[in-house]
Amino acid sequence: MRDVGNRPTIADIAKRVGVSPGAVSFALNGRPGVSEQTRARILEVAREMNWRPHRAARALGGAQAGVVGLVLARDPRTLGSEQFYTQILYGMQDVLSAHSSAVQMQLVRDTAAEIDLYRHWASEHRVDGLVLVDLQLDDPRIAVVRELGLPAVTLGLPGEPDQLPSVWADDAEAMTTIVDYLAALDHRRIAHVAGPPVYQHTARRAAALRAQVSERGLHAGESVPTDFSDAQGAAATRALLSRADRPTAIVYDSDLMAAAGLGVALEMGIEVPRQLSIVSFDDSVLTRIVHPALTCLSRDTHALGAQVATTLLEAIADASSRVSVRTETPRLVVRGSTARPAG
Amino acid sequence: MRDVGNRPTIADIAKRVGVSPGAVSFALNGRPGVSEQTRARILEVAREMNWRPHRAARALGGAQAGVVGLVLARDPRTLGSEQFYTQILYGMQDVLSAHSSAVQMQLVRDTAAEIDLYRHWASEHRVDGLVLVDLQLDDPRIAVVRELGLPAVTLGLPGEPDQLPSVWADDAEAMTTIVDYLAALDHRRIAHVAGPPVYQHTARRAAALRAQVSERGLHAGESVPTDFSDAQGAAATRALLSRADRPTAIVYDSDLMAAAGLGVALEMGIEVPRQLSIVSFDDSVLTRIVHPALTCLSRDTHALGAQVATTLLEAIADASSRVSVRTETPRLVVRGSTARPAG
DNA sequence: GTGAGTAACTAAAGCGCTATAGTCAACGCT
DNA sequence: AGCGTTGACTATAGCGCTTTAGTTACTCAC
Repeated sequence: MRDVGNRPTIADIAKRVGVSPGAVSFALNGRPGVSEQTRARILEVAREMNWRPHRAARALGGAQAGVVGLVLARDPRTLGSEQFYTQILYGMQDVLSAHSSAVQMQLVRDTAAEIDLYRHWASEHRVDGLVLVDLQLDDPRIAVVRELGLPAVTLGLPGEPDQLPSVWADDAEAMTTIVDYLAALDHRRIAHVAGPPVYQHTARRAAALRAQVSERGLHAGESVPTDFSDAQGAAATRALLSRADRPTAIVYDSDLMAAAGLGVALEMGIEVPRQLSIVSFDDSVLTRIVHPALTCLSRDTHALGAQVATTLLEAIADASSRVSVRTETPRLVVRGSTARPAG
Repeated sequence: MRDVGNRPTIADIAKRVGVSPGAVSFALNGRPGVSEQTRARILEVAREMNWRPHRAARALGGAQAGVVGLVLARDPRTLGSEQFYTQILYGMQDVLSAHSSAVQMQLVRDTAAEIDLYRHWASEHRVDGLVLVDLQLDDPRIAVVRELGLPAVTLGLPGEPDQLPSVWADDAEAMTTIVDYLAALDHRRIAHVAGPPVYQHTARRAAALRAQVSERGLHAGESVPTDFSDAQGAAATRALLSRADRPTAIVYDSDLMAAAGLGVALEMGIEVPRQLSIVSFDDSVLTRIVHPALTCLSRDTHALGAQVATTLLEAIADASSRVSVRTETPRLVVRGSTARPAG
């Protein structure tokens, strides 16, 4: 086997330095119990021998696995723009690697599979903590995570406050930002192509839109649910644009659907932005690549990931932590897809 | 600590059944040394107590970590559509989870960081094997992986044959398929917006294009290198289309660049497909979402990932394995972006 | 100059599991 | 009857590390 390449153990270092393995352990972990002189000598030898801790051995002693889990529940056929999570991952890694930890990302088919995976991970001690994304109304994962005693943070605000530590941006305020802008351009009929209604953020955005519409006396504020796929995004757009009093502006819950919607407008001969304004809730290359480029909400996703990691590390260190970190509300980046409506 | 939630160990089962821990281990691992009757009893109790192996404990005994690594070296700013790797990941997982293994995916900035990570993983016994992607000419990772004694498979053919087990598709043939089709449509000036020239697949495609062009007596066959970003894809397209004898067809190494190229054509008032045909080497939502939808090479990425996982598992089981699995050549999916050139 | 206190260690147990070397009874064979 | 076998176990060591409970040698106070 390849394991014959016997890597150095703590005992090897001990022998070489002439102390006991315990002393080496103390030295390497910055614990008291060895003189500064011996510590220095041990560290030197360890570096020289290129020693690295054996994670499994540490984990066995009850220590941490050095891995946090991030599960994405997606229908494999509707793999949308994973850009967002790629960035989140990147941001998390940057923080975690400084704590010699890593992210274990896994894709599963649905929430049931996600929950199975959590149980599995917990029973095998594979992860030290979890990041829960795509929060749902009455999310079943929260109870499971609590039952398993796994530290976790949610990306997005859970339904009830104080359920779990969370990192979130204000969806309602974000929607308000968009409506503010569209209303200022004199749009009166604004529609919303939303994600699946089970998601907290979708529900919050739809509610915010309704509130804004009634507050400002606008004409429409309907949210059309979809499964986030480009196909349903297109279909919803087609339906909205086929109406007699069709909206002059559509807000999309994802960049992918916004791009698909743009395609539909093109196909129906409706000019963007002259006859229809389009706003996307997500930013990515996609919004920049289509023509006209899409006005969208943009946020520093990398920083968001880093924040999530930081919060998770705290939750791991202090199981009773229940902090709720509010991040900056995404800001509106205006591009070519929005304008004052014609006529 | 949360670990107080004492999960059952093999010793607990032993006590309950009234045998020694060793016997339980035999029973659970399907090893001889226990009667069928006792084995059945042990398995029953294990299920009842919801026992799961503690991975760290197993790994400590020299067993496998149950994780394979996949590192993507990317400049965080030019994170393209990672759809391809998302699908690969999915395909791998489906195979690996049947062997109670998982993929550890990590994003790093460059190849140097990637190599560091491999050394780190190896020294910590974190992974059982690696998947090497985006193969380069004279790839430095191959020597490192060999030195570390880590089983690995390459996704894409390495420079020298028999360096490592690999799973690959024939890039030259794929390019030939495209040129065949374009030539049949009477395109004479075909250009190629390529990736960075260090990549094996880019080099192979460029070479195949040159070969085809000279063989068929076409007029151009230039490959313009880029960094895979939409910006450079757009710039390359702009340069090509600004020439007096501009190409009538452009082949792009990625869907992202193809979409960006389409945008440039639009911006320059060059009609697609009447005045310019566009072909992408990659398929994804992106190619379907733009207008016109892009003609592209398509392959079953999920199956590809599964194949990679299978090959890797073999390589882990048999370190001397050097199989080279050729997968089907991507097939051409014709959409609206290609046509007979005008005039 | 004796006892308490402390710094700097060592010894040893233990984390959960696997693996190897016994042990012991039942069996078959000459 | 005595021998070697076999099957079904048990006992034990060990994987690499952490951690607790010692054990020294020293220092300091009175």
